Amino acid sequence: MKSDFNAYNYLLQHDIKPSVQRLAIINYLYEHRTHPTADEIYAGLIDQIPTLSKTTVYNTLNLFYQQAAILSLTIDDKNVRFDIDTSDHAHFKCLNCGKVFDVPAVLDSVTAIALEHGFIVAEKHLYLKGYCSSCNESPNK
Amino acid sequence: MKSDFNAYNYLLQHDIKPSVQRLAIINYLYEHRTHPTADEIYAGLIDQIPTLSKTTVYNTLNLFYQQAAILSLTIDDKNVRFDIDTSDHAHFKCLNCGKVFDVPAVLDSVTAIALEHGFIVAEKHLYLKGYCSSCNESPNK
DNA sequence: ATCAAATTTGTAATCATTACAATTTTATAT
DNA sequence: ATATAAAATTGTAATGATTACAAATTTGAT
Repeated sequence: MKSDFNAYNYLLQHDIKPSVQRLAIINYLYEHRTHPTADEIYAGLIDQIPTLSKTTVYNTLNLFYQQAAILSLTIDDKNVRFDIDTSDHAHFKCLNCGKVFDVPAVLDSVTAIALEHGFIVAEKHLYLKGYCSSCNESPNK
Repeated sequence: MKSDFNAYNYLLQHDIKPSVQRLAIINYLYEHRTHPTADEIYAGLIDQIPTLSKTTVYNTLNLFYQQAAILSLTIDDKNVRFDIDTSDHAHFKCLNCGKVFDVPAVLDSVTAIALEHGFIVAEKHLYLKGYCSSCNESPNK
């Protein structure tokens, strides 16, 4: 079963010129919905593209973000994480295992409030932190 | 007109032993609702406490955060920002001037959704990004 | 095939934050 | 008060994510 995701067209739709590196990175994000860091993406692709530079990963992710092809998450105070899903949803980070999960959420009301205050909203980030069901059942500390 | 904020009691209420440095830092946060960074707090207090160390500022802010006396904001991907207001509210960061504003918000419904997914929620952060009314009226670029 | 522009790469720099050991201050027991 | 232990503060060095930058490579257009 092959992926129905057309990385090439996805990049073109966001005015990004495709390249081997860019296609690999966007595909990685499509296949790994774990909200990976730049370093994790680099580690996941270095075998496939042995010449890959970490700078390219950072440059490319910044480009994707500027073109609104991906989200940039600051739920972690150490690293920025990335998400190919740009639809309206929230994120939950487990303080025990560190995993970041998706949580369905509608944030229209908050945008409306911001508008009432004269703010023009370009991005909305809802970050929840606590303990996921696995860690809650068998706490590791 | 003097402040009605009792920094001493505020620290005691959060099981924090008061000290000159801790009182100065919590007072700074009470008086500066700009969501300052550790570095900004240090710069704001070094004249008043010439022996102050930046490490102490970081240690103290981490202590305050652990004791739930302040919020730790990751709306900025460069620095962590701090907020003495621990009540339920959102934050808006202007992508032009960089200022971080408070926005009233109620996030109970999202907490409920997270609970349905088996998550135990300890913290909620709603970050909006865009352009504030000042920057919107006279764009700087 | 040639030249210019865009992309990628590797290395070094930046900068926020933390680690750690030494010093100073505070609290407690005698 | 004084000695002593514990806690807090300090300064310096280390860490680690990200960016700056210049060189090398690739791509695209003539």
